[in-house]
Amino acid sequence: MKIQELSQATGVSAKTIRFYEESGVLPLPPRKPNGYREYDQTDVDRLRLVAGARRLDLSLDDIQEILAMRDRREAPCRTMLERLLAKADEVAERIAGLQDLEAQLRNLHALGLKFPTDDVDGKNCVCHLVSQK
Amino acid sequence: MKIQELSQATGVSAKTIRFYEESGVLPLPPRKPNGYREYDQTDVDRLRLVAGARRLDLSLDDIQEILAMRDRREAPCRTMLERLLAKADEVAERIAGLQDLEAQLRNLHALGLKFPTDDVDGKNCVCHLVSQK
DNA sequence: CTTGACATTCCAGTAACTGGAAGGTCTATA
DNA sequence: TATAGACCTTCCAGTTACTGGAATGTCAAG
Repeated sequence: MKIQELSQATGVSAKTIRFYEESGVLPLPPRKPNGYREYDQTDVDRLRLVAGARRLDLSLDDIQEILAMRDRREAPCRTMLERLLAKADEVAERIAGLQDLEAQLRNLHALGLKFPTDDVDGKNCVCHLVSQK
Repeated sequence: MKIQELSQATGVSAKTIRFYEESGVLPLPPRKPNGYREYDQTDVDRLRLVAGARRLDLSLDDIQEILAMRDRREAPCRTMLERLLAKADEVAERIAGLQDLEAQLRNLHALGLKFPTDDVDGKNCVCHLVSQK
């Protein structure tokens, strides 16, 4: 299986596959005599796990840790569950922060609409509202 | 005014001030005979605008564009208003994506709890659920 | 005269890719 | 046989907004 075929089978670009290899998430594959990388079904499975975990925005570090456990024949399930929960909490916090930000942005925008829009640098401008302290 | 004092007056670290200067957001300040940067009140005002806009997560590119308008004696208010609204919309989209992600994470976590946690690489593991396709 | 708190520059690293250049390989067709 | 194209390879650079650290210079106080 050539890199392009692995790419097709997983939806991960060849470029990214090489990057994952360099990052240590994927093992160095054997090479054909012409130097081409050669993959098999276990690589497809591994890369699908990586792609799935990335889609859930787990970090490559987390993913590598999970794969390393599996490579050592330890069950990574508990760790994976932990990371999913930690990530969910992290995302929830991020959402809260962004909701706050959106409110501020819309608030400033509404306030700014009440000012003239031709003030170069005086105090009657949204820009002044944006300035800190 | 030395860089540390500008930092105090704005809450922006000296390191970041130098970075802004290199990025072109802040102008090259005059130097004292010993080579130290010398700032005044206009720098405080400018940096406060930068800091306020960054707090709203506007990009340095957006900020630079707004400051460049002001430097050309054009009123940047309309542009600023545009950017605030565009940013608010962008943030709203990001929130929606993250809410979706959080739901997926919690869903997978709940499903995963029903599986044994000692499966090294078989199909009875959260890891299998995470794998794509 | 030394200590400590400043200042300077420059280099490297962060996260996870993506784009592009320069070159080698394989297959099919004219 | 020549060549076109679709692959493959490596390596370097850029993205965003900083942050840390090293090596060095300056200044004020005790």
